[in-house]
Amino acid sequence: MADVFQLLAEPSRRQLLEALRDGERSVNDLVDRTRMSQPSVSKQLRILRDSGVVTLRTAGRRHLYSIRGGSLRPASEWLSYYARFWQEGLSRMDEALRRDPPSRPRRKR
Amino acid sequence: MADVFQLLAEPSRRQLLEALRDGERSVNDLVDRTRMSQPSVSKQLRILRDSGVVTLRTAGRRHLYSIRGGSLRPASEWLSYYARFWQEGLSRMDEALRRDPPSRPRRKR
DNA sequence: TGGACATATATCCCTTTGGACATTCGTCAA
DNA sequence: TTGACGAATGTCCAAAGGGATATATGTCCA
Repeated sequence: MADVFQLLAEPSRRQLLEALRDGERSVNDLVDRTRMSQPSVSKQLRILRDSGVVTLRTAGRRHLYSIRGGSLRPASEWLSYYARFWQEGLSRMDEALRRDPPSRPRRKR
Repeated sequence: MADVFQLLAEPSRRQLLEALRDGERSVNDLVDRTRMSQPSVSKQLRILRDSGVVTLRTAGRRHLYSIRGGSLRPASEWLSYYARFWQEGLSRMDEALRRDPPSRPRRKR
């Protein structure tokens, strides 16, 4: 997972992953959904693919990308390690810390 | 959360957060636990602090840092959104499974 | 007060990397 | 075949950011 966070650090790549949440997308599709140029999309997809976050399926002249979420799992688990800090009382640190949005996740799997 | 992933992209900062998992640590403490120079530790702690991921408590000439995990929550939730991709088969050539998912409506664009 | 200790900041350097642009490669259809 | 289309690659460039080093700030203690 060493550099999964590195991948996610780039907003453009996160955008791409978000656009892929509903399933396979072609490159042009992704260009439309994001506001990136086609070469940029291809470039970032290349990086995501080399890292195993995304897979490519070729259909004629279309290149269909989809998510391989398993590669994100270690990062997710790394983060969830800090979940125990989410509700800590923080006695001394007063209510200024309560600026954190109390929103709750809609559903949990 | 825009740049929380940006923060986590840096291994040195992740190291620091890992070293802070068990609670408050002084800067020297962190220098020992990581293999970073003191200025580097201070520099990264500064960044983490400015981003609200970490808080500082001063005790004499010691500066004690601790985690504010709430700030990591949005990133964690963003990632957990992809949890549904974790159990996908992918045993053989994954393209076949992706082309015919068991219960997902077929999409045409 | 001096000086050791703890931490922060300032500056320089250097690598990385994302975007723009141009071009190339591959595929479809008439 | 040709030409339109979809996508990938190559090159250049500028900005961002981390590390090393040196120095400054602040605090304790004798």
